[in-house]
Amino acid sequence: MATGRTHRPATRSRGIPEATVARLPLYLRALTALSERSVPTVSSEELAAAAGVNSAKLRKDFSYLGSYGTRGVGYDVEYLVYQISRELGLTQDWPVVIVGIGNLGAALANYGGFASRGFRVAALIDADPEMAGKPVAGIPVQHTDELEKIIDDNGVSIGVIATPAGAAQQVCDRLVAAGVTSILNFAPTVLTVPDGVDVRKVDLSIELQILAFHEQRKAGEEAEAQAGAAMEAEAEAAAAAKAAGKGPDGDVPAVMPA
Amino acid sequence: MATGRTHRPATRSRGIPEATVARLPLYLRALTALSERSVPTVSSEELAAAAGVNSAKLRKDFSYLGSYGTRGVGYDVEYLVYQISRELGLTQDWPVVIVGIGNLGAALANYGGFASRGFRVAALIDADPEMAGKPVAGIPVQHTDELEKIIDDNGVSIGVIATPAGAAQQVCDRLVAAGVTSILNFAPTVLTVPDGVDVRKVDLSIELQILAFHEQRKAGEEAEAQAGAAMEAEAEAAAAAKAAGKGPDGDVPAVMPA
DNA sequence: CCATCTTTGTGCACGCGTTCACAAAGACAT
DNA sequence: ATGTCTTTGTGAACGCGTGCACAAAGATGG
Repeated sequence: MATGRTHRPATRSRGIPEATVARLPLYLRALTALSERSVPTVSSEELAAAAGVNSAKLRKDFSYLGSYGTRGVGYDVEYLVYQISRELGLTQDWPVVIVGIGNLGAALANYGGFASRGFRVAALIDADPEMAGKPVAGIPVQHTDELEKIIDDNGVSIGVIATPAGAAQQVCDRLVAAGVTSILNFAPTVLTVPDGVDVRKVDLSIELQILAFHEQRKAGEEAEAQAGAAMEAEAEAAAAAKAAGKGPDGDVPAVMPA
Repeated sequence: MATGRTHRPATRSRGIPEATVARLPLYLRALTALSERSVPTVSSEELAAAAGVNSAKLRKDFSYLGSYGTRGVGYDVEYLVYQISRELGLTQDWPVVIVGIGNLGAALANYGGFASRGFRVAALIDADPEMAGKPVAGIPVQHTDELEKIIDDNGVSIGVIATPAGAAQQVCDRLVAAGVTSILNFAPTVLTVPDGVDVRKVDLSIELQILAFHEQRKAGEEAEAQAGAAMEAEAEAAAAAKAAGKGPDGDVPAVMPA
């Protein structure tokens, strides 16, 4: 039983590394843009620049899909768009349900990127009876009671959770029990799911905290450089503790707000 | 000039691996929950379960911060909350601006997780003059013209981009020019930023496509198993192409919708 | 004070992902 | 047909992250 695993580390799915799979959508987006501008072919160097990766990595990524390029010329844009779409499973339609139609859920329902690339919002689901029937993004919201029936009737295998943290695990359990095997989780909680179910999480708060870490480090380095490189690691730590209004070290700090 | 780099691969920030930094917010969340329940100490095993990771990894992660545990007992919850908060730079207040107050921007502004952990929404910015002055989440929206002044007056170093893709790079450039050095990008575009600026991206569409890949693979494996394990990789690919309504192989497919 | 038991902290090995560098392949001009 | 030039595809080396397994550390009970 995997607990909140973001990706499968064990078996490399059909030989395509997970890291490569994660980049394919990026390539696809860049290629689609080229296709719209009717660009016939593109070199690995150009496409890599457009996708924000390095060209060796891109070529290796494509090599896992097969040999779709022509040496001396590059890659056929249309053909590659199709190959990647097929590999990602976007040549078929994926019905998706969104559970939790608050601010975020509504934003997701309105997001254009959904419908445009193989995904179709099959239903919006919310626990609030007041919401039932109200249209959001042109789709009437349905009550949580209908969840199992909706999943079953529409053959939904992908669910999006945009509920408050407290409700997420329960919703997740019901989705899984009803047959959903892939979940995109926006709630700030670790979801526990049975084996065979994939969970990916999107967590605003975590991303911000990671940025804050780097931001602090940048500020620290700058201060260190200004102070004339005399500040040792110990001194820095002490200064930080002091700045936070604490004693020399080792005493219990004020509790962080929830 | 880094192009849309998500994290710095080169220098390991002050010895703490990037992978560890990305997990610290997870630990912090679990610890905060324990703190609220007034749990005094926790073992690596328990905390790891709560955070959805394995205990050896957690212990190794904490070892980068220092030796904060007590053998035979575990970790002091309050103390650890403080140490991680300090390491992540959450003991200080980070003013944040959100640019692009559409559905998503509004949802972000309303998101409680912002204010609660060291982040403060300093301003909401939108290009639409109609929006100016309207309060969203209790904060009046300001026009893009004010961007530079807002950044400067509030000492903002973290910016959130929730604009349409077309406007993202331009907004990014202005943010960076005004002094922002960390950007959280929700727009489906690769952002190009100068060295020293961190960019993290959150991309719904990409996450869904990754799930679709695994979903397709699961479906394929299932079909393979049912068919009696006689289906080879080649046969599988051919079947997929056929299901998509294509000829035997190698001919140019229909173009995907934008 | 000593023995036992729990739990941390970490050395080590392994595997994945990235990058380099180059040979093979094909287009294109002459 | 042949040579040149561009660009792909990949073998090999390296570094990071993960997980195992165990010794060291300290609490707890007698």
